[in-house]
Amino acid sequence: MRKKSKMMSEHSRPERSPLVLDRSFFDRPTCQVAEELIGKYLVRRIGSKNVPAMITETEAYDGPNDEACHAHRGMTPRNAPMFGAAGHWYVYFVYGMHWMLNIVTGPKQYPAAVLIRGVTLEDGTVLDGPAKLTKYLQINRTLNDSMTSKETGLWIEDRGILIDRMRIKRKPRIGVGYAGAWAEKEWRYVYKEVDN
DNA sequence: ACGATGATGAAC
DNA sequence: TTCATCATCGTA
Repeated sequence: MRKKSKMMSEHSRPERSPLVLDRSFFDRPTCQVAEELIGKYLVRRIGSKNVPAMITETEAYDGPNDEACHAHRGMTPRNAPMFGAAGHWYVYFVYGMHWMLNIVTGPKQYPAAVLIRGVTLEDGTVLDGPAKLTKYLQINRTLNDSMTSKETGLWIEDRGILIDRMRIKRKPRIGVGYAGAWAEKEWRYVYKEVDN
């Protein structure tokens, strides 16, 4: 048994085969999950194929006090999944045409989630925008409130990609101008590729 | 800069 | 029941 490196997070295991992340990964502070999701793989079962997509951009929505969080004004039918167990999908419809994919984080009853805003496919195709990736990966209401797992056809894997933390930029969240001071919080995590 | 497009939630 | 709003995107 190899000794675990001191610098390695409990949730990073580069020397092993792909690990399907479970509740323990998501049941942690929202911003930490949002940052550590960069470089992980969102995998979607489409027909008989698994489509992997490396996560490159996320946004954290953290609890009842966060005015940008859907749960800021309490539980409603739409945001109920956010109050549930970590590791469940929160999928909702906006602007009359777009599906947004979030993964619930933190303890039960504490409404928090991470919005997946961008991914890169195996062939290098960049899906930069939360609605672009849900359209491509065929994600909609049917996945709402289901657990991330191979069973549901949508899950997240750690494939051992080592991400240089210096390449993860923190920025203000998008489209939350109504949230007052909370709109300025840099809870958006963007992976900056190496430019040639 | 703006229109598409319809669910959602709060007010009445 | 009405109505403003909306964690966006493609076209201009």
